[in-house]
Amino acid sequence: MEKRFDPASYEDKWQKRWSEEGFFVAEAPSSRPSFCIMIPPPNVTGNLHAGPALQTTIQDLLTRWKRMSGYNALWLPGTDHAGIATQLMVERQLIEEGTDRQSLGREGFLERAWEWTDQHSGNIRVQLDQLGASCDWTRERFTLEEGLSKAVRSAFVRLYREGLISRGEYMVNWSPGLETAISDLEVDMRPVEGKLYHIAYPVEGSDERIVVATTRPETMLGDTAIAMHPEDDRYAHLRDAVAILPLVGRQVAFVADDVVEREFGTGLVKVTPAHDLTDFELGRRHGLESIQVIDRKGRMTPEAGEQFAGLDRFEAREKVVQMLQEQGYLLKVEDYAHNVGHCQRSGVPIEPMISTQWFMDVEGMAGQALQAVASGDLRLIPDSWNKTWDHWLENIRPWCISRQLWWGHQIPAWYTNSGEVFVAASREEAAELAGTDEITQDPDVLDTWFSSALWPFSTLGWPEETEDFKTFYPTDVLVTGFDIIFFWVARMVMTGMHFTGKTPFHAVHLTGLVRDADGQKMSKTRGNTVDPLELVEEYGADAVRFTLAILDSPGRDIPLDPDRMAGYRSFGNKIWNAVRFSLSRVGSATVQESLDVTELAAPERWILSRLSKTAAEVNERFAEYRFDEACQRLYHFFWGELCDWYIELSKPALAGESPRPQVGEVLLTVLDRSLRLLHPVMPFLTEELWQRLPGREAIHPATICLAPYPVGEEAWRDPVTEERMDVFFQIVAWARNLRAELGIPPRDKATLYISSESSELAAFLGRLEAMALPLLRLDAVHFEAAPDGAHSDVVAGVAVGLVVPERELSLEDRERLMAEREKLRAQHQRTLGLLENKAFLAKAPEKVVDQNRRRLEEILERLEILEAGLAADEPGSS
RNA sequence: GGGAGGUUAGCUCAGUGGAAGAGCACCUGCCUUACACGCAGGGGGUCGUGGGUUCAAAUCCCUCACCUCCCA
Repeated sequence: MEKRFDPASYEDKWQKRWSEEGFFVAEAPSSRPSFCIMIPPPNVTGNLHAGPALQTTIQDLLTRWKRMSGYNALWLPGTDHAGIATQLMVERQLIEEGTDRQSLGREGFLERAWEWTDQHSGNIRVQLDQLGASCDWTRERFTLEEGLSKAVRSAFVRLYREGLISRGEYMVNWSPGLETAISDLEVDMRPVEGKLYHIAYPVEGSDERIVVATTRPETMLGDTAIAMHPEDDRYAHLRDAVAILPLVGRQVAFVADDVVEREFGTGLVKVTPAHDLTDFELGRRHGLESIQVIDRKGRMTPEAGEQFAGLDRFEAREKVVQMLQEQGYLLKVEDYAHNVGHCQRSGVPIEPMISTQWFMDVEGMAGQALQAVASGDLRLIPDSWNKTWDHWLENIRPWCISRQLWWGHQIPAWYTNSGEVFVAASREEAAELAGTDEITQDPDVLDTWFSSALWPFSTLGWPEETEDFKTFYPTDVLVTGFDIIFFWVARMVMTGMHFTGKTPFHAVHLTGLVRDADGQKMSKTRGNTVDPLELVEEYGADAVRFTLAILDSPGRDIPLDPDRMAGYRSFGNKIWNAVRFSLSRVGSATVQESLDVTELAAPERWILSRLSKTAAEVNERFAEYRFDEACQRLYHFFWGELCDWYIELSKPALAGESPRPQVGEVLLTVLDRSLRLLHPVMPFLTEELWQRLPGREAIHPATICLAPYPVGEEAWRDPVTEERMDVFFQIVAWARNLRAELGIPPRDKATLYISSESSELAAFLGRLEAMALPLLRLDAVHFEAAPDGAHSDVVAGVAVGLVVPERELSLEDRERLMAEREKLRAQHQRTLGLLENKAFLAKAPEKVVDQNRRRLEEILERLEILEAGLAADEPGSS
């Protein structure tokens, strides 16, 4: 074996073999319990970024763990057609070619979009493979494929017939950048340093001029009223008056409505029903006319007046302001910071606009989703999201599901020449309903998230009652970023419960955001994005996975630090070398399925006990989605216990210097189980090494992927041995520390004295003599009181002494000892104070009191020895 | 304006009532034939502020400060 591990030399090989052998193909039906995760489908033409790499790791970890634990585990992969994102990419390509989608026409454009999709669709799989994802690719899905499109049409028709989807004219968030309506969620509120314009409107038939304040003066061209608060006495006299719109000359009435804030500006506001949501609703209440002065591209319409028509809305603003100024209507301009809705995708300010769109009434479904979390049927992890969940669902508004795009599921609604609408799963059905063939399909497509909302069941064949659906629905857990909790998670829960009566999963593990090493959000503009595949190339997939998993603490973002990753790459190397060492020393020993611990010596019993404890804890932690803690325990066990202690202790036995029974078998058996424990996090390395363990083929399947996940052997647990070994370790650490502090060169030998009042413990330590010698470079260990002149102390209740080559205590040594004395004296004071405190003695549990009594005894003993040592070595005393 | 989270060693973070932890970084010694992506040892923290509950608080409660994010 190579001295250093080289992930690149085996990762591809194993991914290929796993896939060829079909290890990840799930059964339906199955006699085994099912476990299912649906991948959050990445954009079909996209790349896997850091966030999805984290989620991929967690999903794979869970799937592999469950698969090894005997479940019929399915991790279903797939991609999303990503309506707007993909359409934009294709359009950009067209522009580069000097054409555009309009000139290509719908059919031609879709052809190009499919071409683009087909070209890129394999990309995601390549990336998932490189991360070691154990997806069942025989079940791969795409949101725009025929099967899922059928589910989309079916869901749409059903909701329409239930009255939950309808078409109507309403105020929507219009993106002039994309020239489509978008949903509330696709609008970002951004702070803008704007202006507040105070404009005078003359009152007809009087000299009075009233004043309104607005941040959008260009919309005054579409004003159809002035509003005041009904109880605002200042303007009561204007109730029946009429104002004259400057520049336009139109008469506008005054209306009273309690949405008007008396404190804002002058307490009078202009009303533009066609371009503001509040004004729109106000207009409906008061039967006001709507005048659309801004068009789909954000330009002024002819309705805005001759001199404005065709101007961009922001140019129009300047011109309106300038003209108001010239004509003496502009009274004041103030700086005004406020939040303005922007199109998330194109970045341009949203234009509220009245438009005919399809809406989904989600209020009832939201109630079900609220109930699901409240009742515990659905767990959000971490549960700090519960409040956010509730708040959003309680205030939910109808979902605008139509988009003026071409790439997506075309709305299954057809219109007759007279404008009558027929919603049906197919054109034929619609024609039948309409009683005519002269029908035209609605040109709009559905919001991408509409098909995503059906993902957990549409991928399993819904609306058909397929074997897959029966076997895997509802799924178990969803792993995704919190940023799409409403876009996606809530909507899946709503539609899932509506259509299937069940929550589509029982738990949602919401991961934090992956940030760069400095904690900065990754973004293209910052240029600090990290390509997970570059990391895989540099550190190996297992190290990337381990890093992501161990950093995934609930509710916390993940800073991706290359140093950290290098550290876990070293862990891989450590594992490699532990196996390399073992294979070279175990002779003909083989991996055992079980071991009888009663015949084993203390180090063997100890490591098996620790292994069992670790296995039990790791299973527990996984079950609670605490991958960070599980990984920490694995790391600590393998490196801190197996490598640092057990392998070191096994060396004399394996070198034949001091034979102990079954050391090779124990070592191999521990490695077998350790590798299996680590496999869900580090699949490649563990498979590569596990395949080399002699004897594993006799008791296990051909791949570690399907080998049983260790749960911890009760019979191997041995707390007494653990406790005693711990005393031994403490003594070794003490002696090592002393050697280092005294500067005893490694080549110089020393003699250790150990004397314990407990005869069992003394006997136990006595049996470890052979192992202590090389660990500490000792000549001998004597089980008796240390002679005068030895460096003595008390460690874990055991009197110990070390005799080292003649050497005078230096000034530094004395200082160190004196500092130690100060520390002990302080501890003495504190512990004594505690034990003299009557309240403590009366109220603290017996266990804690005892603990402190023992502590005090040991402190006193150590102080005595230390004082003696200092006195004996007093300069000039000898 | 409402809500969530954070404030613990130089950095990034674990740690929900009984003597402050990890990884990395740093310092000192070691190439001890598994591993220098290593071994051994070490330094370093009034656990944001102020109060309260308790025999005992990083941990529970309240105040304030600062940081991040979400919603309006």
